[in-house]
Amino acid sequence: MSNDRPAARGDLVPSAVLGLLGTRGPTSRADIARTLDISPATVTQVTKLLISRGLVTELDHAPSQGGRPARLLGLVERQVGAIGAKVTANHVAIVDVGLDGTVRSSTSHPFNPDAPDALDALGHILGSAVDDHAGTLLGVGVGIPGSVDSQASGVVDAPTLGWTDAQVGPVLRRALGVPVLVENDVNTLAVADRLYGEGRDHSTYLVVTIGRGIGCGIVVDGALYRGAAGGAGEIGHVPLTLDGPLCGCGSRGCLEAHIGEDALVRTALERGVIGPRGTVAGLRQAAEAGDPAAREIYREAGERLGSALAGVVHTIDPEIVIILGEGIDAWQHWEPGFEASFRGHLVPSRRGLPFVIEAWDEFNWALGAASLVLASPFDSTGATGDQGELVRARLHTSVEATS
Amino acid sequence: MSNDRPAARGDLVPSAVLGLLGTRGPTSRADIARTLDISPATVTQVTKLLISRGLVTELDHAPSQGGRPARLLGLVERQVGAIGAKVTANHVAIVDVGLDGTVRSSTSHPFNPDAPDALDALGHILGSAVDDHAGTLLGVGVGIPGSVDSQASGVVDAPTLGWTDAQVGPVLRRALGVPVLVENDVNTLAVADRLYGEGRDHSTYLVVTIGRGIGCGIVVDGALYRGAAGGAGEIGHVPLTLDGPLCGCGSRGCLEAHIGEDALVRTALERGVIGPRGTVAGLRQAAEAGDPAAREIYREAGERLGSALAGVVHTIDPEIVIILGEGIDAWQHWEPGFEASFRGHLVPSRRGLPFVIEAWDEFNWALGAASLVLASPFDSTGATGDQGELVRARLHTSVEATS
DNA sequence: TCCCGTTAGTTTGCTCCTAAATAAAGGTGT
DNA sequence: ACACCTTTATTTAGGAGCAAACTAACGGGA
Repeated sequence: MSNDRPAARGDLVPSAVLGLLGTRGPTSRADIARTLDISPATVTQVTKLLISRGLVTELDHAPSQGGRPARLLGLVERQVGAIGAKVTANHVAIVDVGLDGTVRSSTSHPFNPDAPDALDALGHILGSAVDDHAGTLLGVGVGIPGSVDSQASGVVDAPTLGWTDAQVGPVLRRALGVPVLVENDVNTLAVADRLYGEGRDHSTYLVVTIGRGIGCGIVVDGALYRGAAGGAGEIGHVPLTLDGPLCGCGSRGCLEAHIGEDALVRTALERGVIGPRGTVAGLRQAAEAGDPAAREIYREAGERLGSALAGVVHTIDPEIVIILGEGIDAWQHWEPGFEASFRGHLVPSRRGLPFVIEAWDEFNWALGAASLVLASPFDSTGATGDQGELVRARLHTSVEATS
Repeated sequence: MSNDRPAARGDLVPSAVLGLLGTRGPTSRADIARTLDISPATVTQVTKLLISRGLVTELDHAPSQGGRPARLLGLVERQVGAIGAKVTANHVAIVDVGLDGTVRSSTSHPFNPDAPDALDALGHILGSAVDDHAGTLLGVGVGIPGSVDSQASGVVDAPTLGWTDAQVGPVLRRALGVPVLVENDVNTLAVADRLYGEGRDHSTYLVVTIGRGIGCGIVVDGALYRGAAGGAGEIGHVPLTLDGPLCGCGSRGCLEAHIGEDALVRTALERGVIGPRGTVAGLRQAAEAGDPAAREIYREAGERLGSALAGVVHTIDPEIVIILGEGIDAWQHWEPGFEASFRGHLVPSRRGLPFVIEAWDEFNWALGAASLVLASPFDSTGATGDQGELVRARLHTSVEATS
């Protein structure tokens, strides 16, 4: 039980203002007040402080909106950024991004999570990225395909990597000496969408990924929803059938066991669409070439996804559903099955629920992880814990030194 | 987008303290601070104010816990309470409860929601309950089997009552002249559980009802989760099968269409367990008497419920699941199918998730509705809106007059 | 032209709550 | 007995943000 009061925030408002200017570009005081939902008086005070500290400057006047024209405020240009990494079963993708989310560099590194010293190896890979970073580094975000106890602690259970109770956060913090935030990979995408995607215009939404697994990030009132133990949104293991195919989790009939990549490949093999060494790429090519059996596999998968997502929508009641992931490039084949099933299984009042398909490439995962760090100034829920505090502190002091 | 700041709170803390003392009984200052997550200093100040106003008194010392013994604080006894009502398709159940949740009276009234003046009739029924109330009435809570736009506004869509866009809140407020909070009936149970049930010890949980329909209330971090449009937790319409029985909502294969009361009765009829005019009570008697076909119907229903709840658990990640409702008296027949299916469809790390079955009688629904009002002093999320403010104001001033 | 409505930003005086230091009142080990 | 710990409660000083009232700067209509 905890009747959450506002709780001790350090100087969250200044950080949020800096973060906003960093991600949205020049903004007027009035706009800041509206966007962050704080009073104009507070904005005046905070910006006065930030200007006196040399972090922020007044820019041009914006054209009048019918009244006094706004004076835009902008961040004093500095080299401030974050590093994001996505860990997979065979490699680590890393991006270096600026405050506004622009990717400055992206690299990919082979990685073996089964090795006994896997975490140290990960520390080395990230260490060189940290060394390569020019300017002030706010922190490192790490996306993991598994469940994470909390972003700030960073202890991980990831069956697909073979990790149980892996001390990702502690080890990396010791190795890197900068704030490290660890989160489930799908959740990082949800956070990224809030900063740069559809989430800017919606406060309660689902981010659904299709690919090897099926995942779901849940954002409620602008904040990531993690559940009691950080395991919310595990929709890959929602049961679709009482006795279906065996899933990697040990249960039967999980969504993932029906429409995950492995399941699609298995079905395609059974139906002779691809050969014994065929892959999901082969299945997609067959569908692209017009093979009806291949298309039927995707249609069925879309149908199943639609029905499962309808269930999730009934549970969560979001404003919008965002679908992306490495499997998205075959979406045109999913869609015929999906839309009818999704809408058909929704109650009438929610049948018009919008969903959007977002473009995708490998490094979206890593960018998502980086946005964990970039979003931490907005963190009003305390999800980022002490590491978030550290990021805020670095955002502040980064420029005091050089002023 | 709204990066929710604490936002304008009236004097929320004094109200929360009063509410806490009302629902939990005598409590020490230190305990109040811990429970409400506010600083001891604030508690000292607030209690000083409340004592000077004659609302609160110091009571005995509690036995020492190894340090200075706590001095308990208690509410000055007054006649303060709330009225709760549950609206069904053929009657309205009403209870009158005290601050501590004790039921002072309970009545049941015939009601026809299809009548053109149904809302006025409801106003009259509740009006006499309000008139009968002795002492200060904090407000009226109304539980409705349908979706409610917001507690404070109280506009209702309730298919089972035949109501669309029904102005329940506005009409009742005009008729009664006291604060009126309207909420989905299952959600009221979730709120009640937070005050008086399992929810005192858990901050994130599901309250699942079985009966005519299947419902789910979601409490996250101690606050009711309503979703973007107040429709969260509609698990009755989670699709179980792609092409199953037709549901009242127009879709096929909904959970409710499989295991709602009507579905159980239909299945029992099909299998010859009950006659053409048989009811769910008849089915239960048959199961009680040992009829294997009747027991199989319940077992299958339990199996389906278990698999659907496993899906919801994977989505929400609660600490505990609470099951109750008018169908609960047959639970012993659900259980064999339920537990195996529920646990069997959970991922290993969550397989030990606790669930509890709570006892049930008709007036639990109405008590739940009343606790909407009693819980509003705790409302830090603003879910109760202006009506919650009014309740708080009444809680304060109720005693100023008599002091 | 001059006044009004509108939007932007600032100043002032608060309220609420907190952290930190301190006091109060009991235990416990030697 | 004494020192020391723990838990409870209060005091003090002050931070953070707000509402309300103000100034500032523009457009437009009569």
